[in-house]
Amino acid sequence: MRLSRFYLPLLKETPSEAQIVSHQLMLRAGMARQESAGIYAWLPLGFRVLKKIEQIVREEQDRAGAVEMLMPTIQSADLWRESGRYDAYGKEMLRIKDRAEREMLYGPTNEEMITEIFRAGVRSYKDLPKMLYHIQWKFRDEVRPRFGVMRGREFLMKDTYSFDADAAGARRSYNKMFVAYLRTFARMGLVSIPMRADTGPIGGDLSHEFIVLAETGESTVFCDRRLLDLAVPGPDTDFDQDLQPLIDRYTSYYAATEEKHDAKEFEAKVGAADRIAARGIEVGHIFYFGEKYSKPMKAMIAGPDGKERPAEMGSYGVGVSRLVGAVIEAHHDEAGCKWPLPVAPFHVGLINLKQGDGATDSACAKAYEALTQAGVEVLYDDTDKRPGEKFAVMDLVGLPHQLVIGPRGLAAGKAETKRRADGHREELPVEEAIAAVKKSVRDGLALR
RNA sequence: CGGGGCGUAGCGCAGUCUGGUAGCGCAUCUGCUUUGGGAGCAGAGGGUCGCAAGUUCGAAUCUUGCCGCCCCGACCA
Repeated sequence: MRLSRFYLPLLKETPSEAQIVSHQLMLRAGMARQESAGIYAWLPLGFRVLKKIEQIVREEQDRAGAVEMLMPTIQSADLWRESGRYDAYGKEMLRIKDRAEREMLYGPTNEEMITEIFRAGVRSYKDLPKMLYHIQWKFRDEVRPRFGVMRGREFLMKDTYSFDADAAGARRSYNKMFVAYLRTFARMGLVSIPMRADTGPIGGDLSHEFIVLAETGESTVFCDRRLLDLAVPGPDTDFDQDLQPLIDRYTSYYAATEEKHDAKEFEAKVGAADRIAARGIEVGHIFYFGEKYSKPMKAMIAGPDGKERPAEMGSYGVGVSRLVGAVIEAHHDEAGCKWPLPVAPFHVGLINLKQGDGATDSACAKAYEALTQAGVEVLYDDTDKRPGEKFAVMDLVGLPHQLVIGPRGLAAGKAETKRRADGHREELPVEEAIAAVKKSVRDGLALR
């Protein structure tokens, strides 16, 4: 993509409403624009990141055996009356009426709808288990939206719903999502920690929040430092195997959010040197809730004994749009974003230091062509801006690799590469520089 | 939803107390000079001062109402 054709409205100054770094950088780097309180338009650069994150979430859901579908944003109030939540939900639910005065709502979540869809098509334990998911915009009329896309009113969420014939099956589904989430966040360059979370009236130990540690996180969390070093399950993980030992390894270490924190247990289980008390961002939540919806909504399953009983359900959410903010919180410096390659809006920023100079233009055109042909996503700064500004802009945007071509280096047949993550720079013969960037991108994307 | 604050050019702000018809920096446009880390000079364009009533000869400024947005707290993927 040529920068001259792209739409990248940058801000040199930080808008006063942005309090945290991810919000500031998203506005400054032209990724998003607020349209109402907690409602954002995704500009081209931000949209590309959103799509990358969404795709990683999708791939890991598919790998775990979940099946994608798409449910509508607008739902009928009657559906929510079946579960009793229409009255229970409160003002967070955006309620609307259609032209026939029918009561509708903009969905804050989809348990009711998926239960209705499931019960229409499944009768027997032989059809189970099933895991269905969709990635869809939700709306929760938060009292106080803030922190940009980290806590908007409108947000993109992946939600999966599992259906099993019994509690043991439900646990197997739960475990699959647990592992899928570890992989999902790791692929985005995030260290996520599953923390035991409130299970509400259901009880049990089957609810975890996945937390990314960040100074600007909304929750206070406590955990064992050793959790940070646990190996994430690899792409060859067999989701049909018994995942319990893997889960047990993770849950054997102490990790809890403030609500579930037990100071005594923390100190008993974790040595002083390994105790972490920090702030965290909740990026995912997995939850087993049994018959909560299947019972009132009569999603009944016939067992081997011929008796019907409500399906055992769980739901598993990932805040896709929130993750864009979370990744920035985890990867940035004073100059701007530092995107991990798998979620970067482009892999490489190609900087033409002297647009209009024949040799420079043609060297850049060749580099652009070579990289693009190799499947590398390039943002080519072909504008006639000054070098200093181009460097600053590219650092702000934060693409993982920069390839800098200018008359001075070109006179010696060289181009410069720069790695945004650590600032490492290298002057190489042009062809070698292109090859090096190509290789870095390939290697970086191969790690899954 | 309680408490606080703010709406003036695309962004950041001054002007409001003490009414006299709108300004600064950045950005934008033009020209010249520059050109390896957000350039310099000269010139130009751009604002129903959030909206609506009211007071006044006269309102960005005073009064009332409404709307929008932000911050702290309680609440949330």
